[in-house]
Amino acid sequence: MRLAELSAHSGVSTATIKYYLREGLLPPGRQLNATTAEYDEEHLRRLRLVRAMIQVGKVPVATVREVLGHVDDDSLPRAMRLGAAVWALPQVPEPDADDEFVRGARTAMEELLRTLGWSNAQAMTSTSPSFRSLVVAAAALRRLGYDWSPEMLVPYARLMRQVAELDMAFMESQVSEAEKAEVAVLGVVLVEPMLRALHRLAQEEESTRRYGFE
Amino acid sequence: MRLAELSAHSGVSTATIKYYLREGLLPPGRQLNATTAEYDEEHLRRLRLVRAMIQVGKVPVATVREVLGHVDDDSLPRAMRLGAAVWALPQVPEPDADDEFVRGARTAMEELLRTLGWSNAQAMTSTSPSFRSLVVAAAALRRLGYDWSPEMLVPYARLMRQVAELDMAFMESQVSEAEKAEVAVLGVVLVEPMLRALHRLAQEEESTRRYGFE
DNA sequence: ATGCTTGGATAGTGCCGGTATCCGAGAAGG
DNA sequence: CCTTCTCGGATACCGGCACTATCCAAGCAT
Repeated sequence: MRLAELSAHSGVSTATIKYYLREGLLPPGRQLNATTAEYDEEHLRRLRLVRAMIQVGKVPVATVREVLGHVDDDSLPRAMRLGAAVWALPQVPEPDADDEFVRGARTAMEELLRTLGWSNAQAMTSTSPSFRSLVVAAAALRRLGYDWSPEMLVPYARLMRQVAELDMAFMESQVSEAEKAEVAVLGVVLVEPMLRALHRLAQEEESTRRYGFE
Repeated sequence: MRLAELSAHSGVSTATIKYYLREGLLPPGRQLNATTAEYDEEHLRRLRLVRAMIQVGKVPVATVREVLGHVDDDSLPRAMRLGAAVWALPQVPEPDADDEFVRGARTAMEELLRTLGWSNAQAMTSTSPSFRSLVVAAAALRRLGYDWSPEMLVPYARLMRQVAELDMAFMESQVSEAEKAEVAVLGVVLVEPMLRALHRLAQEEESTRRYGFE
C-alpha cells in the first residue's frame, strides 16, 4: 500500500497522514526507494486508531503520541501498558495547591476514596491524573457555591465502578483477535464519548419524565 | 464593584473579563459615567459560571454564549430553559450520512432506545445532539473492528439512567437559593468532568484488582 | 524523453482563547 | 486648578493546535 492508497482506504488526506508521520503518531513505511514507501494493514489500523482518538476522543496529538508510546513499549508487560497509556490520557493542569477550594476538594476526595475502599486510596491518590481532574472539578463546584459532601458522591462512584466492570468485560471479550494493549486503550478512549452521550440522553429522558415535554 | 474588583473577586484578569463582555458572555455593567461601570454579585456569579463552563467543562466560548442565551430566555418556562440549554451543549458535527458505519450505528442506536423504552425513541431520536454524538462514537468503534450489538449497551444505558436520576436529585436539592435554570445547567456541565474522572479512577481500580498492581 | 506521480521538507492557514497596547475621560491629591 | 493616576473601551496582536498548501527532486509509465 502506498501513501495515496493508505489515504484512500482510511479517508484521511495524504497531507494529514504526512503530518501524523512527522508527529510520530504513525511509524514510517518500508522505504522501497527514494520516492516510494510501502504501508501495510498494521499502518491502516494504527491510522484509524489515531483518527478515532483525535476525532472521537478529542485527545490532543501530543497526548496520542505519548499514549502510543506506552502501548508500544515492549519493556512493559501487557497489563501495565494499558495502565500507563490510560494514565497518560487526561490533560488537566496541576491545580493551584494554595487555593482553599482545591485543598478542601482534595481532602474531601481522599475521604471519598477511603469510604469507597478503593485501593487507590493508599497507592495513587495524589499522583493519579484522574484524581487530579476529580479534585479540579470538585473545587469548581464548591467555588460556585454548590454544596456537596463526599458522601453524596458515593453513589456516583459506585455506579461508575459498575461501568468500569462493564468496560473490562467488554475489553476482554474483544482481545481474541489481537492480544494488544492497543485494543484496550481504544476501548477506554472510545467508550468515554459513548458514555457521555448516553448520560446526556438519560438526562433528557429523565428530565422529560419529571418535568414534562420540552 | 468595578471591573478591577470583579477581577480581584473572581481571579479572572481584567483583560479576560473585557473579552467575555465583548463576546456577550457577561452582561455589561451599570454605566456610572464614561469611565466607570459598576458590577454586582449577579455579574460575579455569572462570571464564575462562565469560567467553570470554559475551564472545567471545556465548553467553547460560542457554545457558552448560546447556552446562556437559553438560560436567560424569559419567554421559556423554567423546565424548558434547562432542556434548551443542555440541548445546545454538545458540539458534534453532523456525521456523513452515506457512511455505512454511521448508518449501521444509527439503526443500532435507535433499536437500543426502543429496547430501553426511553421516550426519546419517538420524540427526538434523530434530532438530539446527544444522540448524534452517540452514533458518531458507535460508528467509530465499529469502523475499528470492535464488535458490539445494541444489547451490549443496555447495561451501560441503564447505569447512566441511574446517574441521571442522581443528577436530578442533586439539582433539586440545590435549587433552594436561586430558582434559576443557571443552577441546573451548571450542574449538568460540572457533573460531567467529575463523572469522567470517577470513571477513570474506577477503571484504574478495577484494572488493578484484576491484573495486579501497576 | 516527457509528463505525471511520489514522498519528504517547509511554510502557511484558520480558529480559538486570551493578552497587550493605546486612548480619552474622569477621579484623587496638592 | 492643574497634574498625575487609574479607569474602561476599542483594536490589534499572540501562541497553540490541527491541519493544509507549496515546492522539490527522484522515479515510474508511455
